Amino acid sequence: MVAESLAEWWHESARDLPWRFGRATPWGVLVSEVMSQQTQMSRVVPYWQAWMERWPDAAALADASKADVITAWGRLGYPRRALRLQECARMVADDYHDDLPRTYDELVALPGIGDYTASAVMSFAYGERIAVIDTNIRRVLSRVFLGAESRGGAASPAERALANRVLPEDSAARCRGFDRPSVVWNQSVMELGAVICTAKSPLCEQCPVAAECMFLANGRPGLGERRTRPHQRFRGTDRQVRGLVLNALRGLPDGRIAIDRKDIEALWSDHIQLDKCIASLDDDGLIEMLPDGSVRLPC
DNA sequence: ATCCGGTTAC
DNA sequence: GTAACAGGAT
Repeated sequence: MVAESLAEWWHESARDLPWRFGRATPWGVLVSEVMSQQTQMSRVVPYWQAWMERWPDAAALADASKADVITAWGRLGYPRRALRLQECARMVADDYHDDLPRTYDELVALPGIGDYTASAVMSFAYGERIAVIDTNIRRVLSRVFLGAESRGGAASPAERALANRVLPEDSAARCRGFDRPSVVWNQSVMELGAVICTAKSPLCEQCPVAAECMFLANGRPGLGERRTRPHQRFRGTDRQVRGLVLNALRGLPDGRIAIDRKDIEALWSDHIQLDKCIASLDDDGLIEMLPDGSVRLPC
């Protein structure tokens, strides 16, 4: 019943994202999922389109320079994702003849691909029946079927069991991959969590499964009371400083490659923290430290 | 349990 | 100002 309501809602009002409805290759779907890790879809769309035009497949991305990859990642955030995506592309190109593997175990073994992304590719790119578990799906399933908010931290065994229990069967083999019930279920539950069943202020009056939702029936207990993740500040942290350094390097005009020590020091007054961040960026392979104290993007 | 960006929405 | 965001690696 919930599945039918959601499927109808999905076909009426799913956002027309460019990698949906069979318009992207499996590699393109994987790129969209990696870009979407902790980043809103609306911000991902233009980056994904430019990225796929420039590097249409894993082999193309594998041949790019690190500096180009980091620069093209732009302000999507968490730039280590960009390097891991290129490492992933190299493994796909070298070890799988540029053909993305089709099993969960092979996908989850790739750099930057965890449980969520591997499951999402299996479902959305290959049409396989598999429970996809992300923050949206955890919140929606917990609300609709348990009548309570999901807890922070990693997905619990109980949440995984619930996701597997309510995942529809794909009995109609005639359906095309992305029209299979399990795939529509995964996509529509996630979409509902993104646009209707949001964390802070869910739009229950617009919800297609409001009549069957235990959370709404219970009077939405503890709404917005418990975060899905531990709170992380940003201002003044290493993440902000790392971002300042990388942004300065990304913004260099053509022809200029490095930033000298004096200009680096102008980015952040606490030079102890600054040096710590430069060292960590170097460790991550996001920058290179030169003997004269200047820094540059890696080749 | 922590670290890792940057933007958006409230 | 702050929580939240299609997570992953350590």
